[in-house]
Amino acid sequence: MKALKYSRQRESIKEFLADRRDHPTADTVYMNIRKLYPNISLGTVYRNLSLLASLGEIRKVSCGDGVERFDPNIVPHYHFVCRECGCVQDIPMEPLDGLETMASKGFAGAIDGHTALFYGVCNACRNKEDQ
Amino acid sequence: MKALKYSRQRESIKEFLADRRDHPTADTVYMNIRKLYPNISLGTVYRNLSLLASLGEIRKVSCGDGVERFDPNIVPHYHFVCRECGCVQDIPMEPLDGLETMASKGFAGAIDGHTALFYGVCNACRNKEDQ
DNA sequence: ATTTGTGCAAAAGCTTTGCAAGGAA
DNA sequence: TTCCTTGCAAAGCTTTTGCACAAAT
Repeated sequence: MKALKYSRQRESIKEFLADRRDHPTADTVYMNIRKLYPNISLGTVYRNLSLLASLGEIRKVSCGDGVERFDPNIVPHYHFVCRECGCVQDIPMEPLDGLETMASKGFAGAIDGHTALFYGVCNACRNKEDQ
Repeated sequence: MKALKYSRQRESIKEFLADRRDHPTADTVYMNIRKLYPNISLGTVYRNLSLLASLGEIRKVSCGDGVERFDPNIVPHYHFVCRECGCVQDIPMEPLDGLETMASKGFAGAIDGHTALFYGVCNACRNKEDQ
């Protein structure tokens, strides 16, 4: 395997992501990093996000809207997706232990992980509707 | 709203999907329907799959591989995704009742649905490795 | 000096859409 | 006739990639 060299672009992507709880898309990352490094390219953002994800430093999250999101929290957890605004939030709940064993019953294959997505309308959207 | 008119293309898409347990992609549907209607276009396939999904006759399934899949089974259920070949299978397990209530605890928003994806290696792939 | 990372632009996938022609009601 | 659906092609979006140059070791 190849050695990893320092890059301030990668570093700033990591730092930017670390503070975010909203699971930004590659484009959001790009738009924000550009404030600091106006010449950074979208390709570089994608390359680094992929790299960081494969290193296990961040996590790629698919929420079914055709765009990948990135999460600095690598501890297993569930997500909520708002049907109206599409925002993604963490669910304050421990992942169910033993769910994989349960799912394995009568299933032809070896299960070793799971994710869950919850759907609904976020509070911000509900407040808007009330008015 | 607009009235729905019969189309043999849509009908054949529905029939094709009805027999499948493997959650085909739009392209797979297209390739297969073409055997019957060689002039059908990919756009028509996409339009009808979207329409059928919005009518609730089929279900769009996102499995995190950047491609949408389509499922004739509209009853809520969980899916398994093979890490090696990417195949998608149904999990023989009832969706957990009360999971949404559990997830709602301490969460800012109204939850009214959920999906779950299980990961692992399917039997077909495991058998290949053994040899 | 060597090897990795970047910026730019082009290309690649998947999906959607505009439009004129065809088909159902 | 009226309105829906189709085929075709173009466009849209997100993501990946080739390449020459820049930066790190």
